[in-house]
Amino acid sequence: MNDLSVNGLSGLSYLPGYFSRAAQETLLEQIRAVVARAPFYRPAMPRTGKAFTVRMSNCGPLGWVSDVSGYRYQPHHPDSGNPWPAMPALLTNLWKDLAPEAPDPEACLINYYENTARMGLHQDRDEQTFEAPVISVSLGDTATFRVGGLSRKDPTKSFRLQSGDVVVLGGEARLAFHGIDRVLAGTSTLLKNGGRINLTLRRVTQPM
DNA sequence: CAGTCGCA
DNA sequence: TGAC
Repeated sequence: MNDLSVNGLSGLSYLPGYFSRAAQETLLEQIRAVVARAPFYRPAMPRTGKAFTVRMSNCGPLGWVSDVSGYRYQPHHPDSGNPWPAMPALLTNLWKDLAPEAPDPEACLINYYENTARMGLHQDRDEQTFEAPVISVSLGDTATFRVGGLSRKDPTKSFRLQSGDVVVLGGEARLAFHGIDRVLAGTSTLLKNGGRINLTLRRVTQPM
């Protein structure tokens, strides 16, 4: 595991190759089962209604959603109203491994990037607590990931994330600005139709 | 009225 | 839109 140095923030870790190819295949199968019950939808920006290029789903008790009225966590799919499927054990195990002190994860956002999809610089700040880290898993095509500081204007650095890599935004880096510049088409054989899936695990509510 | 997980 |  490496600590990435960006703007002097501690708590930003990069774990290349955390998941073996066999584990990636198992995880992908479990994610496919989730998405069969909670299909990808395309979120919209608050106020403007501008569509994201990324499509999203969730698993776990809460899911992150965005529409014209804002960002929020909610326990049901925005289209079907069904509760989000349970989080696969591989993901709760990952959380226990990398954040053993943190309360259980409540949300796993599933982002599907087709080749032209991007995600602008942003902070993950819709949670009620920032004590637990955000843990992110990359599957499929390699992407260029950009990380900055606690202010949007801070300088940024970019890194390539490959299938099976894990990134942890914790401690001082929990609220670091980050985003995906682009997906490098044809860099992985994991997803038959190409593209990239990113899984983001989060604690949302303050534990009792 | 600042600021935008967007866009120019 | 939400915070002021």
